[in-house]
Amino acid sequence: MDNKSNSELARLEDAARAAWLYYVAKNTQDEIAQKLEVSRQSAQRLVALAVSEGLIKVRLDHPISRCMELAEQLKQRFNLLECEIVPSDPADQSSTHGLAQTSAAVLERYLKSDTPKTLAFGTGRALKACIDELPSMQCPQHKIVSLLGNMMSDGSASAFDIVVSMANRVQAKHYPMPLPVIAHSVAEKQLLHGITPVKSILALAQQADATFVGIGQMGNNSPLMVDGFIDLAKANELVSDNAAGEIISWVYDKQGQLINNSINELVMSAPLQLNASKPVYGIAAGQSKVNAIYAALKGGLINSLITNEYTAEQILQKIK
Amino acid sequence: MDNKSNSELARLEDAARAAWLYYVAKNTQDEIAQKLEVSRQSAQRLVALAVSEGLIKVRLDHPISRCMELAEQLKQRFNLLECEIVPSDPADQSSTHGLAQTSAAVLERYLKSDTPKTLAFGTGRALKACIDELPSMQCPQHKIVSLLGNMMSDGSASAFDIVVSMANRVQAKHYPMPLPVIAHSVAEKQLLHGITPVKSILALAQQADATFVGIGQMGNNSPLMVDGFIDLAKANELVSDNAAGEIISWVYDKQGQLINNSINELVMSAPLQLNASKPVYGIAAGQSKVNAIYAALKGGLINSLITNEYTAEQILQKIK
DNA sequence: TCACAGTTAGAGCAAAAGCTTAATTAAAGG
DNA sequence: CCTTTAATTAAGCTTTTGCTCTAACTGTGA
Repeated sequence: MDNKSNSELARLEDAARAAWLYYVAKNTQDEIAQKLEVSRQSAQRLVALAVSEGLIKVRLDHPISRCMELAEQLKQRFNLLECEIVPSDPADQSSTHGLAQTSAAVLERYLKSDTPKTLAFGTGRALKACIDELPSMQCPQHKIVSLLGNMMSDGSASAFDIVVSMANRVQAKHYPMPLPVIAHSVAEKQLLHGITPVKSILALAQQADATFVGIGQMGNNSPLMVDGFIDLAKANELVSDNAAGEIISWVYDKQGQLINNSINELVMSAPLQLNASKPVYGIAAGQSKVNAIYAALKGGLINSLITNEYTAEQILQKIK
Repeated sequence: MDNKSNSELARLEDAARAAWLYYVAKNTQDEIAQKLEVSRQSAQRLVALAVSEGLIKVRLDHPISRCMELAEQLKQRFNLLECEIVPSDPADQSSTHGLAQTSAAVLERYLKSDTPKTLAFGTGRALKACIDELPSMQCPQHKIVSLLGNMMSDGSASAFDIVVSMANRVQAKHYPMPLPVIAHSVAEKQLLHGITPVKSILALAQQADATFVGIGQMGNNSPLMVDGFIDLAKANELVSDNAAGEIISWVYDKQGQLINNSINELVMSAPLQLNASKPVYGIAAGQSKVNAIYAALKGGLINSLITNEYTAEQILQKIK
């Protein structure tokens, strides 16, 4: 296995000494050079050798470290632009504690910008919690646009009107979409999409500098159904269609491919299309969301993710 | 226990992030500053904070690391000038493998000096092995002086004549002590110590720039007896006197205090007195030497130590 | 013995890190 | 609401580090 010569081993020994003096005893390379009686450059080379040989290992004793590792892995694996992992509560790994705060912090970064930004939003509890964490701000330079309708099929407003409440909080120009989430017919959908203000909203959404969406799971606890956008029959239909999840009401399968079914046919939401350089954040966490998030990542429906440690681990386990 | 405020925890979180980016992801502080959206000096402070809070831990995956740790502990505990710990062979922890090479390396450091040095030597197998590892050198500027007699009680030369063989190897001026190790009477001792050349040797020994001595254990494998300087009766007498060890034939107890007995009364060796800035190296390793080394350290009979990992661990365990 | 290939050490330089001071900004408290 | 205090930032400097280029050295084979 290790076929190192004697001199190589002696060199590694010196490297270990140098690395020890450098990292543990906090000597400078000059001091190491003196103590080991070599030139400063040699000391530097020894330290570098120790590092490259994997002799020294740095460990971060803080919950955050695991998170950043997970974020890095997810970024790599799914070619993400951004990824934020919130530490999970070890007592309740599925809780979304902290997710809102972190998402809000990300969001705030955009809002603090002086250059005008267009930010597009989906709906959902996660996003609602996120904007509730936002501080009051004055940012009239930005535009906040909705990606989907905010009306129930009976004409009432959606319980999670992200865009309006957010715009109130940050004093930004906003563009809600006064449409039903799901049209009653293809004809109605085409008609409504043909209205000029709707067209401009959809155009604005497409060129958003950043997009924030929730990710909905399927099954009997699907937000789509829980929030009354579809009925139980439709929900069951989706399950039998092998739907894995939903983003701004676009339903997709295990591979993250949009499904050809009645819902996707009638959905009024802006099309899900990714611009390579503009982040589309999926915000979601919890055991029930794992499959939906995983599929969305696989299909490239989102290119940035905010989730928690536990969920990130579950997603990464699916790959192996 | 930890009464950190919320903002302090958030700060530590940032510190952890910064440290992660710095140490794990190998970002520069500038990059970290950008990513965390703070100034470079804040990023610097965060990294420093993480370090000072003990968030980041560096581990050295090499046998040497343990050695340097042990050396550091021994230095601290016994206020040593120097301490070298040689890795132990895990298969044979008591073997003195490597001890000679390391000691020789230390010795060589003095010999390589251009400024004339006076080096004083005891006797023993460890020292003999050490000088056998020395390369041939030309260093006529140095003086090599013996700390104790090299004659057996029958007048024959000691088996371990360190000074002469060493001087041969490095071409240095040398001062052997042509005296018995132990005098037959106090009168003989005083007589011999009164001879002018002996006086000058003893004076030279006292001002040595570095001293190297072996450490002998007591009991039935005591070098003092094995090498024929004392007989079994004397050896047993020493044990009943609670002798713990012997350095250049000065016998001391568990506390490293010289014992008032017939041997110390008759010993011809140079007095054991430490100069605060001149190192006196004890060179010894192995299970049988642990007590003797420990006592010598406690009593301050030596102020520098060369031993191996196993022995160092045993010594440190005695403290706890 | 000498020349040659391959490696290794040393000089110098540019980048990064660490530190200090002054000025600005945010936060806490009256 | 204002004042005081603490923290943050920017600027500039020194030290430390990383890297590259050249010289020297080692060992090999003719």
